[in-house]
Amino acid sequence: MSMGTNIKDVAHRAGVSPSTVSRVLAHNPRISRETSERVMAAMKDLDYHPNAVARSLVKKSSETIGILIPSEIGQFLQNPFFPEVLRGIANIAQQAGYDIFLSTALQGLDDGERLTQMARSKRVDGVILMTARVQDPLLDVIRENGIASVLIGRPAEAEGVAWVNNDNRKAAYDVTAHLLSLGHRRIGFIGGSQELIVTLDRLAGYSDALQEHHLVVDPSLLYFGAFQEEAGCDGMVRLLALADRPSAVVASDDVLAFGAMRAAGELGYRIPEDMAITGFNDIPLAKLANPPMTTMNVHIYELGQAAARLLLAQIAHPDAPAPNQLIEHELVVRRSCGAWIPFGQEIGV
Amino acid sequence: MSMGTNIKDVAHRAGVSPSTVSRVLAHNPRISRETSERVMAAMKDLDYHPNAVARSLVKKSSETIGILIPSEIGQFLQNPFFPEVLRGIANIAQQAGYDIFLSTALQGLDDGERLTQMARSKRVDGVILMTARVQDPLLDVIRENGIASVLIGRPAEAEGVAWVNNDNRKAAYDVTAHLLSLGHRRIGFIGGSQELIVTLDRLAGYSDALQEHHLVVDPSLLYFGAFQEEAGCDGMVRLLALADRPSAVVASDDVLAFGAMRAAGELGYRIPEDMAITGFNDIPLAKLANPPMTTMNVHIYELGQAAARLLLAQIAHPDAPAPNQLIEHELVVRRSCGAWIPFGQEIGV
DNA sequence: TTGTAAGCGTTATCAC
DNA sequence: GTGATAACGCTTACAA
Repeated sequence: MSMGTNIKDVAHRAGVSPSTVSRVLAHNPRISRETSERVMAAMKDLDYHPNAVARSLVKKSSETIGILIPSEIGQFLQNPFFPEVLRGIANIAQQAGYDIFLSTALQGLDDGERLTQMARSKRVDGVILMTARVQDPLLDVIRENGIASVLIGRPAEAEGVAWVNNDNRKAAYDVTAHLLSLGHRRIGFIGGSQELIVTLDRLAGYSDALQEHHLVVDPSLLYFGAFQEEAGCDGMVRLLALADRPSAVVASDDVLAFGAMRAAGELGYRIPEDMAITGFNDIPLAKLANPPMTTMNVHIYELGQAAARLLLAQIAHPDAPAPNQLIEHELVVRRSCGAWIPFGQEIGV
Repeated sequence: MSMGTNIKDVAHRAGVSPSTVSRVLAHNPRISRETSERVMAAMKDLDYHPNAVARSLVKKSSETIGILIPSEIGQFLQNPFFPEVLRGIANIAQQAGYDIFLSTALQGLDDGERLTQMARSKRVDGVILMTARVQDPLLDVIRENGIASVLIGRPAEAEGVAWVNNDNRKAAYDVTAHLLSLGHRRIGFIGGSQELIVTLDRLAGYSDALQEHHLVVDPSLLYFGAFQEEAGCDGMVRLLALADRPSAVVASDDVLAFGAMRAAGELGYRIPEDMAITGFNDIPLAKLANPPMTTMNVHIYELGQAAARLLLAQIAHPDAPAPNQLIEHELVVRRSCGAWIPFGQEIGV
């Protein structure tokens, strides 16, 4: 049983000093081939595994990327957005030899406190943040503490913080413009919380497109809720109850769009004939919905990759100016918006 | 700027010794109310945050649960199974004040090495493993090193290792029996890798049901691949090419079932009229498929919760006998199997 | 090329 | 109640 073997034991068995073992571990070139082999043999004999905690303590770095999940973890993990960003992050992390740390503990603390804890506790070298709020206090926490970090989503004022994002305004403009081009004139909007910048940006894009067609934004056509199916349902029910109901709805998330589709279906409306619906994200489900959903592919995986890359860059050069990056978007036209597309010829599938 | 504040700085400012500060941090009852307040004030003044790494070094515990994701991380994260177990794990971890660590680094190393690294490096107090293979070398690693750990899935020989699982044999029996009860007599089976115990268990259940009906298992009706949509496709294509093709297929994973459905659809077969299909897991997508998919709900979230609970128990009592737990399953009958169900009255929705 | 020794920031064991 | 002091397991000047 070799549970408690440490660098001293190895040193002793190989007949060298601990520092030599450490150097072998670090592939220090000026260790003689022979000693190196003897040390490696000793490590194997004793089934030695270096203690990463002790190492981070002295190196002041843990080779670990932290991910700050919004406080309602359960809710957040239910959105298919998450595994996909995570996949992108994991891909880059893996290449760089970094692990991933999810802060789930510390319930009750606000996100700012959780962020500080994570970074200051030295368990992670940097943090990826998953939501950008209007007037986000996290931004100050980042700046004041000089925490290496990248936001997924545009911060309200970007000064000094790194971020990756889509051009959400343009993307929402594109979706809305597509619906307008199909002849729709009364178009509803179902979005997430108005606290979130992504919601405001997409609303702005929707509004841009309407204005370009000399249409006014009718507040009764707007609905905001959580990023959950129920909110999509509720929104659609509200919109359908209007005396002058819309003929199409832009949802700012596929999950919302699904809720909306379900509500419309259950109330007896056909999609897209009676109600056209579009989503955002192009989650795997979107393609398989009935009817298949028109949605904006925002390349979540790439978003995750980019976030991880920028974070690693920040960690490597803490004093470089905070970088940022826009990820392409791409409208995927399927049937839920009423544009008939021959099977197998969908755009962007 | 208070980036490098440590316990000594706080002690100095509060006019006490580091040990006192440490005691305040630990809510040690025999610190006087007055000193305690002075120390807390100093901590606030200096914006002090304890260094978790240093703490784990001495406490030999990190209050962190490790998750060992199979080597092909990207692939694995694409299966909707993952976020759902993770959600369950995170839920329990959060309640217990534990964080979560995903080992993504160390590519190139085999899983055994990754497991040892994670546990021995002391960055986690215990590990949840995500796949149980036949003759899994990880089991020996666990036993030899006394690593607190829980397998999700039944190990081939469970001696000394904790696990949570479904009764996969019974579950597969139930699905297959349902198809038999609908009159199907030639039933195919599409499974994941035969290296995985879950595959063998489900195959056994399928086989049980056939034998109960005095049917023989025809090897040409069996197909095994990866847990990816393509494998489901390939399997279905193979089965459809048979001179004596099946009228129904049991897939051992919803993702496989989706691939199978897609292939059948593209080749011009109607589901369920020409081909009945059932899946496993009841991922969110299943309900929304076209037609909605009959599948075995294995309560993934509860699986994750149970795994986390057992792991925490192991961490707390390392010498207690390794516990295990079976999670209920529940057949969700929808349309893909051909049992007609009035809309809104599906079983188990 | 290798060894010695001083940290890294905590907690734990003694004292007082 | 509180303070020295010695770990925890590793890295890294600085010596040799």
